Amino acid sequence: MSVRTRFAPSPTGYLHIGGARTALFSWAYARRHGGKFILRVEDTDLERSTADSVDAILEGMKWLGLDWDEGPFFQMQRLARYREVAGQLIASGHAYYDYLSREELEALRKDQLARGEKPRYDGRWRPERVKGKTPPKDRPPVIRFRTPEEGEVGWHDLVKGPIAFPNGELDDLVLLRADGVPTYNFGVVVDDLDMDITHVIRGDDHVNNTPRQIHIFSALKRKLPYFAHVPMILGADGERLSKRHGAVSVMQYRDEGYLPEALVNYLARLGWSHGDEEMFSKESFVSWFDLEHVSRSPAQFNPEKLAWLNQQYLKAAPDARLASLVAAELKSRDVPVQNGPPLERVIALLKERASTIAQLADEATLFYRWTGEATIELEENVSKALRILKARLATVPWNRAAINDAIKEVIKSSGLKLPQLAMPLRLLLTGRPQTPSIDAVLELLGRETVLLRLAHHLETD
RNA sequence: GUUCCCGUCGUCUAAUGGUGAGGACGGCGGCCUUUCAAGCCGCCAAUGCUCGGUUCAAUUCCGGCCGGGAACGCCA
Repeated sequence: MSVRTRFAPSPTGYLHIGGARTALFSWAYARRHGGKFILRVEDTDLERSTADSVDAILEGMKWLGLDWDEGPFFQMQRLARYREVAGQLIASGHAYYDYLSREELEALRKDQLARGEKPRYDGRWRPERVKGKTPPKDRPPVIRFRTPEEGEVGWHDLVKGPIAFPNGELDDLVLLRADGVPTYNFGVVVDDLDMDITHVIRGDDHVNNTPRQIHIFSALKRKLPYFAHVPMILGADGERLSKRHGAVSVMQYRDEGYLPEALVNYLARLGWSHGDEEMFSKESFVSWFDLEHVSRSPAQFNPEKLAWLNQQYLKAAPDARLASLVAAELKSRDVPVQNGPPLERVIALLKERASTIAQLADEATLFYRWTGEATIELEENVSKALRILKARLATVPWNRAAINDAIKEVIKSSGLKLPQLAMPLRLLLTGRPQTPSIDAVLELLGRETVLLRLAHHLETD
């Protein structure tokens, strides 16, 4: 049987880092084995699900290049099917109608908690206990699963190894609400069955749901899929990832100037490894990916390492591609590029110096926007040397080597050391103490701009 | 509280019943240099436990302890 995996987000927000990695692993497993990757939207939480979230999640997946073969399927469009399966379970004695109201349930929990017990449904509407009891008239029942009370459930997790739970820990979970909307554990099972999912790869936080789901699979007399629970991603402080950790949304990384392949590489490497490999293509990742090398313990998200990886990818990316990304960024900042040097050449000069597109745009700005401010006082001899240089630059052939020669000559004739001239020159021309080689900057800036900016400072001395 | 999961440098991880416990990020230092980067080189740094057991040998296997996390909903 060929592999079929799925990603099943609930549309209650954007695609976050943790979900993205789960999706990535699930996707990679399918691709690795020539199987299918299915996208299913678990939108049964009517209160919190939104169409915007669906769009945001799909957008995030597309940006990361996690393409799916089937779907997106929506659970809310499959209601009839859940009802049908719930009916089967009632017929076979594995489920029953429960008429307990929410208020009564709430009270029950409170009592149990007060007595120091684990809060759970007490099974009062179980078929074996209801004889003589008549269902309340106008209260629509929910359908509950009749969980085995003895023994234990276990499975061999493809990441974590053997796991088992005592059945006594589990209570009778609601399968179908009164309005016919399935609960999570039921929807998942019906869908994984109907969609022929062979490998359920999901977050660690579902380990506790798995025994309940296994019971439903068994009651339906169906073969279990393989389960693989991947550990969670923690914030850099070791706490659960949340907004206060800065960027948790995948799209935020795009907006901050990360390349999708860098994020994918980083995520792949977080909680999974292939020997000493740190930087690898998506193709390599797919060809190497396996569940055995997925870590069993949670991993902390490390922004510095992501930044480093992004820088590596930036350095390797074609100038034209970076230019269009930087152009978009500059446009959003209202930095005009049309009258300056070609952006691609600027990028070529700068791309080793930035770890994000945003930083690249910061650096590039010096070629397109100039404030004219330079808060330095020039020594008389430096000022004089700059005037001489300015005169030379007016006539010298405009290329890096010739510019460099001109600078060297002026240094020689004025008796200055190179930094003594280069630093003020850099500051006057760009307003910044740090830039790439000054001759390269001059060349790109262009003769006209250089002379203009120099004149601005030297005339006002 | 109950159940379940987890525990190698600060972080991501490799490896192993016998090792100098390896790599990467980071940090520190050096080289290069026209500044800042980049690059190259070097250094720092770990098997949670003064616990028990198995073994000739345990960081590795078993147990205990400690620590962290998750779940316990008519949320997913």
